[in-house]
This record gives sequence, C-alpha cells and structure tokens, in this order.
Amino acid sequence: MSNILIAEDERNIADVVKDILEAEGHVVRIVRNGVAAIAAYHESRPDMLVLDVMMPRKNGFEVCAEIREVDGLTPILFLTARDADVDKVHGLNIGADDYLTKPFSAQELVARVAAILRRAARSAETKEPIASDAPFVIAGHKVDPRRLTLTNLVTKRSVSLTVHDPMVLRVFAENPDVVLSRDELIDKAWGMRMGATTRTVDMAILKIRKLLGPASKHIETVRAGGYRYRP
Amino acid sequence: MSNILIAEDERNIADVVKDILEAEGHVVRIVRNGVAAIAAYHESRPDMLVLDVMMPRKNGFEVCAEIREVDGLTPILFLTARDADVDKVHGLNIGADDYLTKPFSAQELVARVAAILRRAARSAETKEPIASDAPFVIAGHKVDPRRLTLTNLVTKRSVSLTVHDPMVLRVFAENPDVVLSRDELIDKAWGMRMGATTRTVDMAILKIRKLLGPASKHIETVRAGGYRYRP
DNA sequence: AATAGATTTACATTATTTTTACAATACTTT
DNA sequence: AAAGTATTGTAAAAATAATGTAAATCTATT
Repeated sequence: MSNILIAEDERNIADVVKDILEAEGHVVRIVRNGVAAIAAYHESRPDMLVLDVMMPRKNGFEVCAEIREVDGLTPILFLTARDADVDKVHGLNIGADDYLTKPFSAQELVARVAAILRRAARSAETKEPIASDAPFVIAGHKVDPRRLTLTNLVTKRSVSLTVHDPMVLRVFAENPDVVLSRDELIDKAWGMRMGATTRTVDMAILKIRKLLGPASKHIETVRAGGYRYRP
Repeated sequence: MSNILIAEDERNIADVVKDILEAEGHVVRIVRNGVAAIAAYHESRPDMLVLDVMMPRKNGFEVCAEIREVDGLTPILFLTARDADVDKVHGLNIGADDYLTKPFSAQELVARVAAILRRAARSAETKEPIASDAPFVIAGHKVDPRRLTLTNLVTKRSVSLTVHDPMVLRVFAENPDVVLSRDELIDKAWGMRMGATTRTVDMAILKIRKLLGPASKHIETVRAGGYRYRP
C-alpha cells in the first residue's frame, strides 16, 4: 500500500487511473494542475507521483524538475499522449522513472507502478546523514546552511536564519518520527552537554515554529519526552 | 516573476509598459532619463532592462554601452520610434537583446519579454570564477586589480587600493549570498591558514566598507558566521 | 631609518542566546 | 469531574559572545 499523487487535468483519465490504483490497495489523491501538484507534494509527501505532461499552470516537466531539485528519490511516472514527449522523457535527464503513453491498459499501469515502487523500496533503504553544509528539506521548506535561508518550497518566500538554526533543523530532518529529548537535541545541535535543566531548546523550537509558520505542525511536542519531526 | 527596470521619458508610454509587465507578475521600476537608469541599474540590479532610445541625459545606446562594459548578461530590450534606430540596434553590436518599435501591442511586449527572460535564465546557469587579475564589479563599483582602483560606476570617482583589497573583494564577488567565515576568507583571500583567532579579517572588512561608502550595505555581517555579500 | 601598510590589542557596542518568570496546557490523582 | 501537579509556551530580562573600531604594534619595502 502506497500513497500516490496523480496530477492530471482530464477528469476521466484521472478517475480511471485512480480507480485502478485504488483497486490495487493504494491511497490516491488527484490534483488538476502543476502548481497544485507541487503544493500537494510538499504537503503529503506521497510515495510516488503520476504526472500528466500537458497541464495548466506548470506542465509535468516543470513540476518534475522543481521536485527533483529537492528530492531525487520519490519515483515519478509520466503520462503523455504525444510521442514527442516520450523522447523528452528519455532524452533530457529530467529524473523521470518511467512513462506511459495514452491510451494505456489497466494492466500496463499496474505493472509499471508495481515495478517502480519495488525499485524505490530497495533504494530507500540507504539513507545517509546530511552533509554538514549541504542544503536539505524539512517540512516543505529548503534550508540552505551556506546562505542561511529557509525557503518555502511552495510560495518560494525566504526568511533568513542565524548560524544555529540550520543545525537544529538538520537534527530533525535526519531523525524523522523519532522523539528527540532536550538533552539529545542540545548534544546534537549544540555539540555539548549541559547538566542543569534549561529552556534553551524550547526557545529554539519556538523560533523555528515561528519561521515555519503553518508548517510548524510538523514539529510536535511530546510531553515529558521532547520534540519530534513528522515529515 | 522578475525585476524589470524601464527607462523612458514619456510618462504615458512608461506607465502602459509598467501596467502590462506588472499584470504578468513582474516587479517594475521606472526612471525617466539615462543617468537615472544607470544609477538605478547599479542600485537594484534588475533582471532585465527596457530602454527608450531617445531620453534626456544619456540616450538608450549610451546607457546600454555603459552597462555592457561591466555586465554582458542582463538582457536589454530597446524601445524606439525611429526606423533609423532599428538599424543601429542591429548594426552596431551594442549588446542589445531585442527591440520593439512604437507603437507596439501588449502581446508583442509580453512575448518579447518572456522570450528574453527565458533565454537569460538558461545562460545564467554558468558562472565561472573571476580570473585572477581581471577587473570585476561588486556593489556598484568596478575593481581593477591591475591598476589597484575601485571606481564607483555611478559617480565615476575612483579610490586607490592596496594589493590585498582586490583579493578580498573578489572572494565576495565570486560568492554572492553565501556566508563566508573568517577562516574561509583568510584561506581564499590571503591564501593561508592561520591558527589563532585574529581580527585581521574584520579590519579588512572595515577598510572595504569605508571605501565602498553607502554601497557597503551590500557587505553584511553574519554574527557567529562571518560576512556575506548581497548583490 | 623612514614610511606605508598589515596585524594585533583593547575596549566599547551590539546581536543573540540563555535564563527567568509566569501563564497556559496536559496529564494524574483523588 | 475536580483539583492538583508537572510540563510546556512565551515574553522579557539578564548574560554572553561576537563585532566595530581606534590606536598601538609589527613587518616589509624603499
């Protein structure tokens, strides 16, 4: 069972694809244009994307390129009617995993999706720590430790950070879903161990939440435990 | 969305162009003569220039030539009423990217601007390091490492530099927006690594800021991080 | 030795972090 | 359910660390 995001403006095609994939046990969400696709991607972090090439506001290639800037893993399957597009999918190294030309059969779709997800599952097993100064993504925002910026990937708005902020954010990004105690956070983000009980971490969280705005819902507080990042 | 600078003395034309481009989602600034155009260019570093050929104080060609001396990339679109000017735009290799003869339609304008910006976006991706002794531009000033001069591109006033100054300035010019630590700066501008904590870099920054005058606002200090150049 | 420039020292200033304090909230116990 | 207790949210004060800058010292060049 996987979460799959479909971006397709032709309603009947979208619905057919949805029915087929749901019959396979997947959870499917549909959007009808490129901008919505990017927003939905950052919001729900699907396991796979199915993009139509021709869509209003940003076409499939543009959506793919924008997502590939921050995520090289989540598989992307293109749907296209035009043969010319097929060449592009191959030619330009857009970062597509596969494509399907309309019309296609239900079996074809199911087979491709299954194959892609199988591949993805294998490669997902290796997750490295984030290099000290490399940009990374958290809660729909890109953090650039060299430029000290936090950029909302949907609105493209940036705010500036201090040198500490990226460290705290990186600890969360590296440890999704796990509860990090204040001690652990101090240890990993500050690089030292303080004995007494302080509210330092809480203040850092407060600041981060302000910066993230609505996306701060991804930083949960775990009472008596610490904090946790939910992707 | 791009920042576009319009230099046009006829108020109604300027306003029409502004409205059209703003409707396309661009941020537009208007100036009414050539000298103001050059000043505004250095101050706000627009993504594109729209220059009327006939303007008070310096005409469009002069403005274009002056900017092209220090910036071969930012696209320039000419507006002109006289056919003779069209020949010039073609003939002299002034470094113009395109031209539009008055009167023109909104669609024409939008199409040309979109095309020019698309082209520029592609070519902007290649940024090379600045050759060791080649003159370069930073914060509205031209630095000539051979002559050891720093020239304000608006006022044309020069001050003299020591041999070190251009190196420091070049490191900033090559790394816009990124925070450079004192260690990195020492490394890159002095070419050596010093162990102890010194204030050498701070003094160099102090000097540079004095030389740059008001333009020193482009050199930000990043507390606990170092310094950063904001074009 | 004189000079110009570079580097370090020293101290005032300022930005940021940390602590404090209290209000708001969630969980426990009765 | 109510009251009590521990924990967290958050503003504001206090402490700290980092920077701006003048002046002193050092270094190399003439």
